[in-house]
This record gives sequence, structure tokens and C-alpha cells, in this order.
Amino acid sequence: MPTTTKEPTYEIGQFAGIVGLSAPTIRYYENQGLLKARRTANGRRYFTEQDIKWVKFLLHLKGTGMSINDLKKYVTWRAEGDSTIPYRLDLLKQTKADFMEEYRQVQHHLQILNDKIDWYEAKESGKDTGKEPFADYLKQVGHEE
Amino acid sequence: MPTTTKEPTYEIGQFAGIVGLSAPTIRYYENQGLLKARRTANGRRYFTEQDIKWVKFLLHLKGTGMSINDLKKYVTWRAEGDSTIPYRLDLLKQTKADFMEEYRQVQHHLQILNDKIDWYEAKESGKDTGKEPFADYLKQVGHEE
DNA sequence: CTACAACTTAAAGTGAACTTTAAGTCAACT
DNA sequence: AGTTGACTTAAAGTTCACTTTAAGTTGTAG
Repeated sequence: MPTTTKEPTYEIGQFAGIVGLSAPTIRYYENQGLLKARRTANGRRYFTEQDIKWVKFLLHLKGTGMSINDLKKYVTWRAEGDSTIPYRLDLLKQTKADFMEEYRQVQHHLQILNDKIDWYEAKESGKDTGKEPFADYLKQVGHEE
Repeated sequence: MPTTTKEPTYEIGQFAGIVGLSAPTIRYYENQGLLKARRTANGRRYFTEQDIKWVKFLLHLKGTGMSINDLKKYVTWRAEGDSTIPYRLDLLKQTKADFMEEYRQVQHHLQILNDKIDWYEAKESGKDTGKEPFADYLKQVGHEE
């Protein structure tokens, strides 16, 4: 008794929905060479579970700051086989380094944003109490660099 | 003995250098209403230490994800006085909420990136030893969502 | 068998945030 | 006084990552 359940396939619309992109974006990615779609006899694209995993992986890389162009490089090298692993590794490491740098800066930006929110909240609550000991506090939180 | 040291002022190029933007970008920001420049008798812009602080603050907000349009709203409300503080606070809080959401996602993306780097490094070091116990490891780190 | 939704293509359009260009004015140095 | 570099403007151009359009084909439900 063959329990060979055939792997499900998806047309572009369904596939797009699953990976959280639009159908045109999927076509765009295919044109950019980031993914390749199988075709039915009538020329319609269809995708597999593997494709879902692949796109999700690409989106993770993209989410760390890799541009479409970076992804293209990666995909091209990947297609060229194991000899390009050092290039791919360098690219990923550089991506990580850039990410970490951005991360640090963004932490600082968040700090300032939080300070400002606190500042406004203190000011608002002060408005209600009628008191205003905020002139000093104001200076204190005056964003020095 | 008057120690009244006059506050230094900067022309657009110097100012741009200090805040880390280009002169055209400063002009662009001024056109967008994000900052206002004083002018000399001859129509040249000049900027003060206050302007430096202001732009740096804007860049911190921008760095947390606020668009030029968001910044415009903020600046407009700010110019309208204390009555708009609730709007400004809402905008900053929403910015923070969006930021935190993005932050969470990006943490996950980084995790995947790190996994992949580890995976490539394991593969590379494996190539040198000649051993290959990586088939299993490979599957383990096969990015499930 | 006829709707109608979902697919196909190539090409043009969009929005965000600048950047570049062109033509001109002005300040500072030798 | 002349050259050079920094400024002035408005407008057009650039880049990125899609999105929209237009015209046509195909699969399915009634």
C-alpha cells in the first residue's frame, strides 16, 4: 500500500499569500533570478514546499539588510557550487557586520526616542497637576549627542 | 570684563559636515520644513549650535523609522504649541511600537543569518578535515520558519 | 457555453529620499 | 583684479524595490 502522498504545489497567487508577498513581487523576484518557478504544460508557474522554504530564507536574509542585489550575488554563487562558499560566507559575514553596526546606532536612536516620550509624558502629567518643576528636568534630558 | 563669547555660526557646507549630511540634503530638509535657516544679508544660510542639536535630534527620530513625512507632522505640531503635545506623543509612541515590532522580527532574521554563517563555517572546516558528519547537522539547521 | 477570476507578458509608473545639473552670485586669497 | 571654491535657485534625474497597466490566455463554476 503506497502511502506516497504527492507534494502539494501552488499557483503564484496562493504561493504569494503563503510567503507574504504579492504575485507581481514573486514574478519580479523570478526575473531577478532569486528563484526559479516550474511551469505547467500551459505555461503557468507552480511552486512547491521547497520553494516556500527558499523564499522564506531569502526574506530572512533580506530582513537583515541584504539588498536584492546582494541576494542576487548570493544566489548566483550558490548556483555555481561549493567553490564559491568562501564568497558567500564573506557576503553573509559582511551583512552581519553591517547589521551589527546599524543595530548599535539604532539602539541609541531608540534611547533618544524613549527619553523624548518620557519627557512628553512628564510634561503632560505636569500640566494636569498644575505644578511645573520641569524646566530643570527639561535641560537634563536635552539630548546631548 | 565681558566674557560674552559670540556663538559660532556655520555656513551650509560646514553645518552639513557637522551633522553628517550633504549640503543639498540640508536644503532639501529646509524645503520640507524640517528646519529653518537664518540668512546673512546676502541671502546665505547660516546655522547655530541649536540647529546642530535640532538636526541631530531629527536624525535620531529618523533612525527609529520615522519617515520625512512623519517628521514633518511632528515639526508642524511642535510649531503649533503645547496643545498638540498629545498628537506628538501619540506619533512618538506609535513610532516606538512599530520600531519594537520591527525589532522583534529583525532579531529572528539575525538568528537565521547567524545559523547560516555557522553552517557555512562548519562546512568549510569540514572540507579541510576530510570528514563529513554534516549531513545531519545540515538538516538540523534547515531553517524551519 | 458563458462568465469570471486567476493566470501570462512586457513595459511603464510609483514613492521615498535624496542627488545632480545648470546657471548664476559671492567671498577670500594672491 | 582675477581665479577659485562655496554659496544661491529651480528643476530634473537617480536608485531601490516594487506596483500598476494593458492586452491577452486559461481554468472552473453555474
